[in-house]
Amino acid sequence: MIPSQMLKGILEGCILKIISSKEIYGYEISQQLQKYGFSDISEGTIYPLLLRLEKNNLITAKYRESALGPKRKYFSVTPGGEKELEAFVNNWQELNHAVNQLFHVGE
Amino acid sequence: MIPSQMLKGILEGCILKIISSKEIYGYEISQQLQKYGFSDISEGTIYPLLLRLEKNNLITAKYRESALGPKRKYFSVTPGGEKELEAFVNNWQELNHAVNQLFHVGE
DNA sequence: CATGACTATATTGCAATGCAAGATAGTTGC
DNA sequence: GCAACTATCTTGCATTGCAATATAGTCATG
Repeated sequence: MIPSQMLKGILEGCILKIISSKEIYGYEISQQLQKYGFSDISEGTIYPLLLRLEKNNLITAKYRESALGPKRKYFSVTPGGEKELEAFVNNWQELNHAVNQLFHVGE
Repeated sequence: MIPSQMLKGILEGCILKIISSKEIYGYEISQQLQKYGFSDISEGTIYPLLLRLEKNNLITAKYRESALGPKRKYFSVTPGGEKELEAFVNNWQELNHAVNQLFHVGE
């Protein structure tokens, strides 16, 4: 299981990416993350993160009724969020390059 | 530049890797990190981290004289540190797989 | 209709860790 | 003496993932 410290700064970008692919709500995001191999991202992680993204104007939200449960809060990425997502991709690649450089020397 | 949040949980593994390659001291580690593409890892980051690794028995240290400056503190990885390093590699690969899976879908 | 399971969101407070800022100290050369 | 470089350490802060807990709607089972 991926340690929580290693997710810092990564989760945000991943969630932005998921939201950018389609309008989606928190509960479904957590299921998608699981699907991609992020095991057990709890609600205590995901909802505060979504609120923070919303507060920083990287995503916007609207409530919609659900057939089987309370209202869902659907998120979309704003233009600012798209820029943030681009920046994340660049930073992630930079990190990847540095770590792989370090670990693949002498093999 | 790689954001500091993204280094959390990564730097430790990278520094263990560098120490495992040879006996080395803090100041030189920071230079190596720079070489691998980790820009500007400051002393306020590296020395507390090394002290923590030492305290957790993942590395050991001995002081040696230097020709041009104060004593250097040389570090080596302990067996426990080797295990930690292995675990890091596994976790890093797991993270990599998850993120790449997410970002390469639909391309 | 009561209970449990599942869906769905939110809040509080904690723990871990990278980092800026500042202190200390040795060596070398101007 | 002073600046520049080498070398280590400490304090306190900011960020962020997470456990725990609360709330509430729907649905099936008995």
